[in-house]
Amino acid sequence: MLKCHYSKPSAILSILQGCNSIKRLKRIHAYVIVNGLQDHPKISNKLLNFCAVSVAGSISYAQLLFQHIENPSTEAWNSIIRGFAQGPSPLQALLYYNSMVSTSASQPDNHIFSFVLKACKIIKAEKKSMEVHGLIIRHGYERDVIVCTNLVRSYAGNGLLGSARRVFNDMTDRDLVCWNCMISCYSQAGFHQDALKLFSQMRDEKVGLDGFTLVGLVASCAHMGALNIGIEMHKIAWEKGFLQDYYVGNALIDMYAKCGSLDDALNVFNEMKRKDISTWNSMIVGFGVHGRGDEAIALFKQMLMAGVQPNSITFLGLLCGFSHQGLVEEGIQYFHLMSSEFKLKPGVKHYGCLVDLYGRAGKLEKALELIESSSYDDPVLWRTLLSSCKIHRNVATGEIALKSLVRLGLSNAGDYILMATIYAEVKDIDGVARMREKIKIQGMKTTMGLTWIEVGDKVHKFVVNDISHPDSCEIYDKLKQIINRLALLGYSEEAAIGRDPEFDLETSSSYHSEKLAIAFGLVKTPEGSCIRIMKNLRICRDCHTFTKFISKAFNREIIVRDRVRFHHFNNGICSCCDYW
DNA sequence: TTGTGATCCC
Repeated sequence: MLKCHYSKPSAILSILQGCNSIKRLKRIHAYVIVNGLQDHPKISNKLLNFCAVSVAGSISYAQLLFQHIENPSTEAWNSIIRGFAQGPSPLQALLYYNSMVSTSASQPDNHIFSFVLKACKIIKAEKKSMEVHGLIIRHGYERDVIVCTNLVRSYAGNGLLGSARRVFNDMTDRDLVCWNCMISCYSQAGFHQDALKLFSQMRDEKVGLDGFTLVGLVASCAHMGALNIGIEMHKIAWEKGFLQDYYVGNALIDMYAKCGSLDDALNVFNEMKRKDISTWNSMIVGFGVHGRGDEAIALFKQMLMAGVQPNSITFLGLLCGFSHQGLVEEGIQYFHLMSSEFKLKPGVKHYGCLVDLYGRAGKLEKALELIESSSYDDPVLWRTLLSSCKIHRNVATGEIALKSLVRLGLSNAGDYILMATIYAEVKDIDGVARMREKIKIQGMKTTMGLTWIEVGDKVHKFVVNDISHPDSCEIYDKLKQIINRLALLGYSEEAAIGRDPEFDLETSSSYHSEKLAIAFGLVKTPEGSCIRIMKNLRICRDCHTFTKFISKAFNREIIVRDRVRFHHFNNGICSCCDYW
């Protein structure tokens, strides 16, 4: 039992200060009650705060304490709302906030608004964010930079980038954190151009920058395939001394890998004095998506030697590399190693890689078996199988995969297009017609194929048959000239039906976006230099053949990043060895 | 006691 002199409030408070476990706290609480001090404001707040907020606390005990507070002060509301906002049930934070606003005499303060907004972001409570915004204004906190930064994040996290930006614009004194926050919101939402634009505004306004700024921007460069801008960022990071920051280094490795420049990724990797698990993962995943599974293994072994434990992402990188390189045996081995040796449970993504591995290698029954034996009835697994059926022209298994997607109610236009292509490959015209019909009847939208190319510091976007580019005339002239030249070397365009995934239901003849981008690249970049393009879908077979011919006829290295992997075209050959 | 960052199957 605690000694009697603890009955003084100040003594109890100082004991509470040093409390580090819920068990001890409960003993103190009992003592507080025995001495009739449970309503002492400072003591009850301290007890509540520890339970709600501390890692050693207990949110359910905090709830219990809170129930016994007669007129909770702002501090008390603060603790309970904060506790739930950062815990496993943020919805509770909103419920407490509601009852505070509607029943309590205590007023919410800047801290409470921050916690509530955090909860709104996590549980995607878009309407609530707006409502809270109203109350923030009414309580006069619309000039509080931290509250507003939370508001920006909360709006952006709910997909309301426009609202987030308006809040940002209306802020009177913006600090570096809030600029960083706006940039990372854009980056995470996929608004990469906006992130870059904001950065140039940041420079104009001489705000300065730090590692956080760079991470958001470099991630955007990675997603856009904007190598030149990424190199700029690398330079800045070097000049300002941010290269030793894990996050910056890892983002750079990822950026170089995603921009097709694996050597540069490796340079950053090697120069990082301290590497964490993500540093290794970024590099292993980089090798993986480039189809260099053997190098991924080598790095994995080095990682183990360095005493770093792999995690599930490490294995995704490895398995991804194996499937692109066709290393079936290794894939199976590492898939098992994952759980047997490293106690990691394979997730649906790992199954996805393995289905892909079997599927590409033509072992379609194995792939099917694997899906059926796994506990995942996941659309992505069936879609992966369907893609493999396309490669190997397997109608029967393809139909099983498509049926599963329909059964799950998750089939999309892309799936029918894939199946239509399989029918087309085996000259089943009725099958093709049935698939077209399904898409039409159900009014499904096809995903528009897009290709991006970076020239200088600008990223240009193309769609199929694009005529919106200011240099369109020049591009089409060049394309016709290219096609004539390639024809002499034996290239002929494949039939329209084989040209998924930009397969167009309306027009029979079309110029795929990658052809336009490559033609543009040939016009705008110096002779002999490398052309890098990026697609949102898989490259189709015709364009793949076309690009091989170009690389030879025009003596250009062409690097294509498609939705899932890289193709390095050189002298008429592709690094994927036509295995994709 | 309140705000910002990287790697992830098709």
